[in-house]
Amino acid sequence: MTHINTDNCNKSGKLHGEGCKSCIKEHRNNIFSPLSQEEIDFLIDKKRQIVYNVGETITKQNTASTSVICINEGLAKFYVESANGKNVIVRIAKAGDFISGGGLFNGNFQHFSVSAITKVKCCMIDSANLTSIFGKNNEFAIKLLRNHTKQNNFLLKKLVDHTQKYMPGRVADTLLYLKNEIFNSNEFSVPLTRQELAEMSNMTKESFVRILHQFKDSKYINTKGNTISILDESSLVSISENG
Amino acid sequence: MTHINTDNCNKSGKLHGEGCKSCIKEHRNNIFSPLSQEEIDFLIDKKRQIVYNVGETITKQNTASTSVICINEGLAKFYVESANGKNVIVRIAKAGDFISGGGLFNGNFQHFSVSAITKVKCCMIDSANLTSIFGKNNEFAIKLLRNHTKQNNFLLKKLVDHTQKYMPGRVADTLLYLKNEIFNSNEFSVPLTRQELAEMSNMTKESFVRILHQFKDSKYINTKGNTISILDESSLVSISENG
DNA sequence: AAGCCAATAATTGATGTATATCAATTATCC
DNA sequence: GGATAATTGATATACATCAATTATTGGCTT
Repeated sequence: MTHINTDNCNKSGKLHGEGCKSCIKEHRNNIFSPLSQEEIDFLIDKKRQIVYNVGETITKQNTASTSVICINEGLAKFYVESANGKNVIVRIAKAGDFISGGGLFNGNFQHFSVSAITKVKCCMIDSANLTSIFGKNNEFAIKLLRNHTKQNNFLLKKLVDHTQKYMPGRVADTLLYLKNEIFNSNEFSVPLTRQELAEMSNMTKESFVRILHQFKDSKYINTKGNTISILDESSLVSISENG
Repeated sequence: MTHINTDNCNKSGKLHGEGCKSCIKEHRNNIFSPLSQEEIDFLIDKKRQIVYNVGETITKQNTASTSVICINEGLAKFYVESANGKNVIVRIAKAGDFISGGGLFNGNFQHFSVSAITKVKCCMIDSANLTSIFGKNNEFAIKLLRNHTKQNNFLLKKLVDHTQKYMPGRVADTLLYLKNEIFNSNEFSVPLTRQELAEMSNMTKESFVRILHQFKDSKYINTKGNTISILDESSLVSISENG
């Protein structure tokens, strides 16, 4: 199922007619921006670009891993599988995103799973190679730390939001997150089931559907299948903030 | 209220008859262990040791900060203040702990507050000085990253625990955390109010008291004022795991 | 390519329950 | 001895669970 593009990416890869070098350089906010060409070549030499189809697992919780993932194209869900079988989707990873946490930094195993919700192209980079660059380029180490700190603050906020807000506030948060962080558009088609949207919002699918219906009745949003349109963002923001 | 020990710590400080150098070197798991003597001296030169009394705020959410905190002695609560006035205590910081997140890595402001629950002695180290060492010592950068990753995984687990477990499971978690991570003893006197213990467990103080009472009735624990004794750890572990 | 079927997803309603809130009393501390 | 914290009880409610129906999707056949 998993296609491994074994082309070494120094030359143009098969996919998209562009090599992996560009995948590393092109994304805005890119964590690799402080790297020199040599350093990029060093990482690129050791890496593979992999294609995952919808539903495939990219990283599995509780398995060992020494790689970090750089998403090149597509969307993936970053989630935690809990003992009782109820998943918590923490965030959606998109092109340019960098997923670390396991591998070298952590010592042993992944504390989360990642799976493709659209076709995903991503690079796996060995964390030992990443850290070997720190000595030559401390801007890069700072970028990585900043990335981790950002993720930390994100989790801190999510912890509070999920434990303190009522359901409408959490649904509003999920909708605004999708609009502002993932699709950058007032209308978007979500490649997620209601169950998954509920797992992002910390509630049952039935509750999610009910709140969504209320929002539709109130003309805050419109929905048609998996397409959601944000009609009144300021009301959603207010619901999100109120609680 | 806040006493600033302005002795530069190259020489023996007034407190405890030991200098701050030792504060950096003595703690196990120490993030500073990869540093050479010169590098330690460099950080120490620029740092102050500060004493906080019970209740004092060490770091305030939403204020700017470019320092990281290294706890030298005492206990502090690391918490988030939410919009509706309900705090979430994320963890207890103890001697040897390192609190970053704001400052340089983050760009602008603190996403959490830290305050002393016992008398606390701590060092404030400018994050720019920390990061300037990365180029010379990449083991140190890796240690810092590992620290952040650990915190990340901790938050991920807490997010799941607080959203999926019932109250008894969360109270068991809090008790086991205090026993195993903070006091390393079956009997301990907690410098926290029931309100604060409830804020660690994501529930109201009334609910916390009720569950504690149930645990006492079941002979899992004993309580006398602020002193808690763990009598049957395996039962608590089972309650924690069951949910 | 059109059409049908089975499986899965989405929706809506009725009911149960974990937990918060409100209120009152008792204990503890400076 | 007055303020604050802890405890206990009675009540309210947000949300989950259970159950049934309707819609949608993907695969197979012709």
